[in-house]
Amino acid sequence: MAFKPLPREFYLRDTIQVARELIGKELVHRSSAGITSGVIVETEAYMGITDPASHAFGGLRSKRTEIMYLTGGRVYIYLIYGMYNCMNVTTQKEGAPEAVLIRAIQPVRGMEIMLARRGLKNPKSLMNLTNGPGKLCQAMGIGADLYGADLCEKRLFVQEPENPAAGEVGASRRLNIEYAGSARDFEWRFYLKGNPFVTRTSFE
DNA sequence: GACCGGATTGGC
DNA sequence: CCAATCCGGTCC
Repeated sequence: MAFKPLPREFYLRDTIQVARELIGKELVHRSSAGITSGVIVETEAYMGITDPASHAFGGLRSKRTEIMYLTGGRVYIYLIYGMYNCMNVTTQKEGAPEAVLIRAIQPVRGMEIMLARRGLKNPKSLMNLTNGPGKLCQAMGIGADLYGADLCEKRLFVQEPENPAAGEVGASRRLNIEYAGSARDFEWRFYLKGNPFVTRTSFE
């Protein structure tokens, strides 16, 4: 099978546009344990310096956020609640620390590997495998070692899917950012309507 | 150097 | 509903 990462230019655009267009694309990780992949079904845009929900709000620069300040098309990974990794793709040109959080995928390749990594033996509901940012990182084997990885190389990347996903892309408020003032109401979350791997919400 | 809380998850 | 678990950010 051929691997063809999306070109750098895909990421060097408006972050909301990138977040919307990532829906339906295939996220691939080629690790020593084998290849795993899934179709992206839920994302959120984080708009950098002016976005109170962004880790780079106010222009904050730190060891954690520095990768977002580089030219887009890299991986930003952070640890949440001391337990789970979350994966973002960085966007925009150098100096604009914006990113898209991958919130859910639908498994495509390497189901056995993903089940093992998640510690699920006889999963009653397969959707529990990758229906959340922490869960999909665990299933895909995405950890701190991939912080800063270049999405234009062939280790961890996004490409066009072999089988296009059907369905309409919906938009809603982002999840769990109640602290973000008026930005909590901005509809910067995107998801594939009707897909069972999308986080269930009370509002859509 | 202390303290606070989180772009989550799973169990009670 | 709430604990887990630890790192980053803030303030002293």
